[in-house]
Amino acid sequence: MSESKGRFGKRVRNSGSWKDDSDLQNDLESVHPSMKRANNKVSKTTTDRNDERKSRISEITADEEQMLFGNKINLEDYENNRQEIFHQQPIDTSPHTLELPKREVDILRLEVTQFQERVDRNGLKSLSAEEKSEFESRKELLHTLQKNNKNESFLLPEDYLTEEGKIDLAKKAKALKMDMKAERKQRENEWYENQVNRAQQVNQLTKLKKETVNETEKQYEYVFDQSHMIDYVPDIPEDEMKELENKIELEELIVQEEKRISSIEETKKSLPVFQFRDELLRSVGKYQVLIVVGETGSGKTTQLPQYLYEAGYGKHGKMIGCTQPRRVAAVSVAARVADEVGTRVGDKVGYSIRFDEKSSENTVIKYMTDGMLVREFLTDHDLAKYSVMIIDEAHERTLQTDILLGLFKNLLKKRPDFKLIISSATINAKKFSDYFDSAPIFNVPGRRYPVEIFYTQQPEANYLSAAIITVFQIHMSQKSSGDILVFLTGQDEIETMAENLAETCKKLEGQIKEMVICPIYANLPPEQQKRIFEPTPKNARKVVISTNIAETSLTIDGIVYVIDCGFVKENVYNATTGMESLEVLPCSKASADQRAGRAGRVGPGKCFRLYTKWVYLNDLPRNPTPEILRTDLTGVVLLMMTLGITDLVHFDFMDKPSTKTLVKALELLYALGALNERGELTNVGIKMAMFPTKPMLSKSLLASSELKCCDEVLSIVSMLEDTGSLFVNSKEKKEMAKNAHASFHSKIGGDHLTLLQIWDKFAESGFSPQWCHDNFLQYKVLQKARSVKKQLQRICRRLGLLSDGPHESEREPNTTALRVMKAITAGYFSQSARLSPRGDTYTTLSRKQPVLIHPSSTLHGAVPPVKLIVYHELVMTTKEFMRHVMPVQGKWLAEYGRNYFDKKDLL
DNA sequence: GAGCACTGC
Repeated sequence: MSESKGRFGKRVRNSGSWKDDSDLQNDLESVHPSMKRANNKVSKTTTDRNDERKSRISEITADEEQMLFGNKINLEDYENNRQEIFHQQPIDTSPHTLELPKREVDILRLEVTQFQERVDRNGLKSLSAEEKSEFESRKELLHTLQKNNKNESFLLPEDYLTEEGKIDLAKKAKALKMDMKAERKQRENEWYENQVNRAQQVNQLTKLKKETVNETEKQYEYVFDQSHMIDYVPDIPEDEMKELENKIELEELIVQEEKRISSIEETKKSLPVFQFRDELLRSVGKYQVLIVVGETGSGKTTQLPQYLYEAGYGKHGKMIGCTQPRRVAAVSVAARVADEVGTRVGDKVGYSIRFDEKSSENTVIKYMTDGMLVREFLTDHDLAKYSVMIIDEAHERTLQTDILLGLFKNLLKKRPDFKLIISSATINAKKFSDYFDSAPIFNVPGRRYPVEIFYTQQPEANYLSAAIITVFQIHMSQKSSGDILVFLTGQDEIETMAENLAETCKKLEGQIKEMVICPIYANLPPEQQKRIFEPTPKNARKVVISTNIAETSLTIDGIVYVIDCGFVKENVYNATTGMESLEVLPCSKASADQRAGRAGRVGPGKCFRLYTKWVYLNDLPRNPTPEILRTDLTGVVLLMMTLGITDLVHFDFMDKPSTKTLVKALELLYALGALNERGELTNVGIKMAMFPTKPMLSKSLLASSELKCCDEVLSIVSMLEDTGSLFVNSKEKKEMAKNAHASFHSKIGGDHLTLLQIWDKFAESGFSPQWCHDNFLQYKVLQKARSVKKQLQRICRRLGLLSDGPHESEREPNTTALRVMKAITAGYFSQSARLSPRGDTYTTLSRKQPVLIHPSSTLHGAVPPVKLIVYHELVMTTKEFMRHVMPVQGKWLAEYGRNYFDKKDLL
């Protein structure tokens, strides 16, 4: 027999072995004939009390009245006692002398409770005047008692009722806890006293019997003699006390959790998508591809994967995937769903985004960015891990979504068991359906408040001033307190408008209500971005002036009015010239509707469009141009080649990119050595595809390994990924910022070595945000570069490009700069330009195009001017500019660009 | 001597 942890086991030793409770029962009966009854009593006083305790805990929710009032008083007793106690013996209720026996307090308490119940049921009016005053006085008396005697804990209705008379569960739980603690303490005290008394008796008896009774065998026998029966009170040792306490706390948590779950269940059921659950699952079972049209607020993003999981799509080690175009969306939706499912993120529900993955073997529902899924295709061509994939927000038509759609169209033939669900807004559902061979469209209504739309009567010549006037019109004419969201195209406009509004407000001070002006755009430092989420003060109106960051990426609460200028800034890529330009273009109808929708999130809203209805109907394009039609596709082509898709010109894209763009991509890949003469992928190409960077940058990284300057090039490449907003240009401290930036300049190596300098100093500072601030650099951007570098480093190491040995450049420090520049040239030879004979402009080598060095470059205005340069990008703003330039030697271009240039070009 | 829509790997 093993050692038992039961109380009796420790106490009663028999036949040299420890007993558990059930054995003990038999033993007891055999010890003494009188034990049978006593034994029962022992049993009752221990186990039953335990049970009682347990049931008390679990009854917290089930039988509240019983629990709260310990209502064991007989009503007749009550009446009799009442006569006796209250009428025959008037009591002194002054606070200092007041002391009542427990029973009387119980009666009082019951009385108050019954009054309260009557009031709860029928209202205060149901009591007669006499009863009312009695009720009041009893209540007061009880209060006084409670105040006087803190050891006695009473639960008054006030302890758990809200002002409206409903039960406040949080309050009640707290009150209950107090009550139980007090009771436990009391029981403990009683037990202690009892034990002391018994112990004294036992001692005396022991003395008496010791002489005659065999000590070892029968030491405890007398204990079971009826006359000396011990009234057992549950012994609560330290650890068990803790356990009990934990248990009570746990129970409280469970109560809260149950509340939470029931509220989750209610919310889930109230979502529009819920009533379509079964029908949706039937359709998914029946068709391989399903287009789900669900407006915002339908709940499809959170519910659909759960429905699929409940229907068994997560079985047999397969996962349910759901892609999102944005990182924050993937993370926040995963958190939400994990909460609903009742697991922590990373367990059953996980997510996967760049630099951050939370998933495990248990993960069955996985949210991810669409770009992440594209990369996943590289390691798992058949996506064997997934049984179903949901492409959410497909109508946004991001580059990655479009690639995925193409890849899935191929995959569906290979895997008939695989299910694909495309979730889109109404506007282009048909297009998705057509693309997937007339896949059925499933409509789920959304839940949004109506938004009233207003157009201008005539076209507005200047939408900026029109927007300002409209803001004041709303502010002064609309009585309700909703906030205003203004959509403009860029930082410049936003700042201008913010200043203008602030000035006008100042002039009108005292005549109008306060206005809180919040500009918002992606490049705004995060701490300033947070301002838009601060609640609007009373009697003020918030005016958020935003780019289209607020169209999809950010949701601001409290917006009731939207002002839409009708334009967007869009990056336009010209495949022929390789030139990018940021242009202000009319936004699409889809965008305009999306913007208007932002007014209807909290209640009915209004949208003021600064253009005519005619323009909306006739001039605005239906949808924005899909990204795939307006970007460089070199990286996409390389990726798809790696996936075995060789005939890209005939690949079934939803919107086919121009042949010109594809051919240009193929040519460059050939020149970079990623493809051979027959257009087949080379080893270099395979390695390049491993990097999540533009192929030109990947090529530079490969070259840097041979040139023993991998670390330096890694830094530069990581920073080139996102250079647009590295420098902070503060208006007030323009000179200081300029000087700070100038301290990093490198005339020899151009902008690339400047970036390297910045990186090295940033690293030296210990990646300090303060250092960034002091040097007018965006911490956010450098921080991201740091993550990128870490990721690229890992890949380099995996490919054996980066040795862990001593710093490569330490061996030959003098030539480091040159080797770095050479490595960059290995990727960028195709983007080179030569100084024109007159010495004031440059001409691109590939297309003989006139271009200029961007004024932000360190090489701008260099004396003497650099003869031969490569550039990172070509941008068309006021003129054709090369941004991020670096001097090169002709022989480098000849070496790396031998498949690109005619020999005579280089002479 | 100019200027930076927004995402994502």
